Order: sequence, then C-alpha cells, then structure tokens
Amino acid sequence: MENAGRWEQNILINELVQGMEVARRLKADLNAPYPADTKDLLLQRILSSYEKALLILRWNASTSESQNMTQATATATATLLPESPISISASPLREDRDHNQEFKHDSKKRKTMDKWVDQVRVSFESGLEGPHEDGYNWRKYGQKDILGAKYPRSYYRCTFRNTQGCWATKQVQRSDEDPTIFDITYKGRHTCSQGNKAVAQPKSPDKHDKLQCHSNEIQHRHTSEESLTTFGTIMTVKRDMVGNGEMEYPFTFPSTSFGSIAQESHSLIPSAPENDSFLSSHFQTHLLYPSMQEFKYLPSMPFQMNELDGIYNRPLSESDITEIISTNTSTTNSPVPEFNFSLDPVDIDPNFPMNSLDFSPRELNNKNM
DNA sequence: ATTATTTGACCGGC
DNA sequence: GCCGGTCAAATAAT
Repeated sequence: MENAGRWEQNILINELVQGMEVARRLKADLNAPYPADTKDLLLQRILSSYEKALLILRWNASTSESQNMTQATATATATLLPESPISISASPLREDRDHNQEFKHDSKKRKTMDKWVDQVRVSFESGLEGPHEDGYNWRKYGQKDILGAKYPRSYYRCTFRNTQGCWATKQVQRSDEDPTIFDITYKGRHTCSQGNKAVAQPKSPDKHDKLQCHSNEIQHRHTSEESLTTFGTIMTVKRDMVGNGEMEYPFTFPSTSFGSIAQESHSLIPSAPENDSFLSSHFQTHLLYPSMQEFKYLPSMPFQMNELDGIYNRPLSESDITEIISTNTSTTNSPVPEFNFSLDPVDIDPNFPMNSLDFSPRELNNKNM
C-alpha cells in the first residue's frame, strides 16, 4: 500500500522528468534536420508524459474519494469478483456446460460482472499487417457474419486458456467505413503467464500477474494507414460499472501504449487490497508490455529508456520509427529501472498455477487473421 | 504428432 | 425466431 503510493509518486515524478527531458532535448535540437514526423513523435511523447502524470493524479483523486466511502469504485469491483476462473473446468464439454451448475453459475456471474466495460479506442500507425500483435497469443475459435456489418467478426481466445485457465478473449471486427481499421474488443484480462510475462519481464520471468479474469472489455481501433502523424491519436478509456454505475473513468491520453495499460489494468484480485496496486498494474504493464512481436523472443530485453536516443542520434527510417513506436509505447513511457521491482508479492495471486512457463516458439508465433 | 484454423451446429438471450 | 457468441469436428499447417 504504502509502497504502491510511493511507487505511483515515483512514476509521476518520472513522467514529468521524462517529459521535461524530452522537451529539453527537442529544444536543443530544434533546428536539427529531423523529419517533421519525428518531431511530432517527440512532441507526442512529451504530451504523453503529461497525460500520464495527470492520469495518475486523477486516479489518486478518485481513489481517495472511494476510500472516503462515498462511492463504490475499484474496490467494489474487486468485491464483485470472488470467484476464481481457474476453478472452471478446463475443457468444458457441451454436456458439462449444460449440466455443470458451477460453470453455469460462474458464467452467469461473469455475465453480470461483465456489466462493467472498458473501452479503449485508439488509432495509430502500426506499420503491421492488420490489427494484430498486441503481445498476446490468441487462438481463433469462431467467425460470424454480423448483421449489418460488411465484414465478419472473428473471435479469439487466449491460447493458454486450457493450459493456464486464461479466459481472456477478443473480438476483431473490420470497420465498415474504413477497411484498414479494426475494432478489437477485449474481454477478460489475461491470467496466463504470458499476460504476466508482458508485465513481469525481463528479470523475473516467473512472477505472475494477478489472476482475476473478470469482466472487462476494451476496444482498440487499429489502422494500418501509413501516416506517422496518426500515432498517438487520442484514445479514450471509459470504464463503466453498470451494475452499480459507480465508476466511470473518462480520460484521454495520447499513447497507444495505454491500450495495453487498459487491457491489463483490471487487476482486481479479491484477496489483495487493490486500491494502490490497481494503478500500479497499469503501469507495470505499461512499462514492460512488449507490444511488438520482436519482444517475444527477447526474454532478457533490457527495458531502459534509451529508445529516444535512437531518435536523436541518427536519422530515422520508417522502420526506426515503427520500432520506436513499439518500444516507446511499451516500455519507454515510464522506463525507470526501479519500476521493475513493481511486481511485488502482493500482486501475485497465490492461486495461480505456476506450472506452465514453457512457451514454445511455435506457441508464440500465433497470429491473428 | 501436435497445434491452429475453418466452419456449421448449437445455445442462450432478447 | 433471430442474432451473437461459442463449441467442436474436420481440416490445414507446422
């Protein structure tokens, strides 16, 4: 608790320092022959720092409100989630589904808990094919033509659903208006070691993220248009708890990485006091989340804040920028080394099955669409 | 042999 | 009964 508070403060300070640092460097190099896009990127970076700092402050504000018991907030959410998804039958046959009351019960519970919804919408230049590589391994389990939609909707679940009981799913829907845009709706947070890996990296590969695979829904918007200026397009995160209508988190920030944050943000384990670690988890993910494929194969990737150096120290190519984006959005935003500690024991759900840390490259190579 | 995708069927909610 | 979400057998890929 106390640590988490300090930790957030550290993040806050570092974000501000970082923003200032980037601004300073930008100023120093104001006349350097960088492409306008690059400067855009840097500016975006600065704005991002401020946005995040504000986010932290706002979050703290809302937390203290909730601690005053005037409103239900994330704490209430946590109490809504007493069940462990792990207890669900790993491979429910249809008969099981129909006859297993427990499952049904959970399912229903999950439904009601799904009342609260996260929505993240982001437009950014991915430079990749399609909207994929969000750092997780997904297995397609269905496709459906949707009424009124031009393109079918694809359904994915976490590859490690059976092995690790990770119930995260996502739906991918190509936009009608703009076929280069994909709407991705995430449901359920990752409880697998990969989800955790995204967080836990590099030095403590066996630390695990929290488990609660409860209801959440995040929507990303991905585009593959070739325009760097779209990077950092404002995205909004909205968190609704419909059940009690308690919590709404409207805020905006300009970094794609927040998609990952939002995606990983709902670390509401019932067993742990969450108010502080809630935000912490955002930033853990934010800091260490490997959003691009290349990171998957770099288990010892040192997450440091050198990425921007690359921007300054050499002319940028398109691929450079892509790389910067990937690293920037996943690691740089709050890169300070001391954040690596952040996976303190309190964040680890004791129930997590620590048995499967073996990722084969094949597994990691899963692609979407 | 193992893992992933495709796709028609099934199911529950509305 | 329609529709969206999921299952699971068949098939493809590795």
